[in-house]
Amino acid sequence: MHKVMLVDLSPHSIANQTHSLDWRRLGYSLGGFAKSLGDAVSLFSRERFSLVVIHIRDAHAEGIRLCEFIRDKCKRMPLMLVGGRMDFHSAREAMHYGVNDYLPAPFTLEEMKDSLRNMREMIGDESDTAAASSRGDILYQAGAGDETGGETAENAADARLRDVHVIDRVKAYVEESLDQAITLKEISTSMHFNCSYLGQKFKYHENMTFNEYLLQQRMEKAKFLLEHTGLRIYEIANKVGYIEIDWFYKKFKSYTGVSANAYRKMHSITA
DNA sequence: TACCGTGGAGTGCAAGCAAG
DNA sequence: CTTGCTTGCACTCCACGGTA
Repeated sequence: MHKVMLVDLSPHSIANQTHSLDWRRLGYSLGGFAKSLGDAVSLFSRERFSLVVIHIRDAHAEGIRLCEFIRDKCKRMPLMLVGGRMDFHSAREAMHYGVNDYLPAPFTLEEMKDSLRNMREMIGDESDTAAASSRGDILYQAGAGDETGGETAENAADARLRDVHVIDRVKAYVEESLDQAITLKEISTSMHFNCSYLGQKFKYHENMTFNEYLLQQRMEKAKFLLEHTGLRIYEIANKVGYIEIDWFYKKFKSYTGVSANAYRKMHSITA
């Protein structure tokens, strides 16, 4: 039985929906409930959970902050967001913090059950979770690494913070210029870094190369535009920085497995 | 809309340098 | 010895043109 932490950041409670759910039948037990960001942080720090479900109706920013906190404390904790109507920026932030599933409003009880079943499959059985925890895949950072000593640890933390700041600036640049041709060289020049060095830093902190990140951002925006707008495919290609529609088709298919047109037919909500 | 070949541009990686 | 950064080059990416 997987222990769930349920966080309801919305003033419009989802208590009715969650009480209608047969958690046990879905393989879960409700292990904790929090009504605010502070409560959630405190609860998460005290106890261990297999899944965190966050209801964010009118609280996108708090929801994202909670995701950030949880991801910082526990790299592989399964996260599920429900409710709200995320814009592209929020969706991207959610992706950044490794949110595993997002169920936008309005959603039915059946859809929530499906998502919970999918999450359970992703989590695996309890022994897997326990093994991951004991291997250190689930990393609680509070108090960890103290054995290296105060000053060294502080310097390392400072360096990491500095790096994170640099990486954030790179990401902000990408976000602002997604509709233009972006090169790491251009960014590194503007930030007074060697481009290879910046590429290394980026890969170290993000576990993906700059190009992979750029492609991911472009493709996710393209998917969003295909789903939510009636823009022509060449217009979407331009909006995500592709001058050549041909190349956009190629990259989109390799990223999603289907052509842009087929993707729109499968997912469009404007159709 | 999709696939292929080509060549220049851009990137990642390993090695190395300098400073502490 | 470690850390922060740079350099050089092999390799990948991507624009472009052609074709179906």
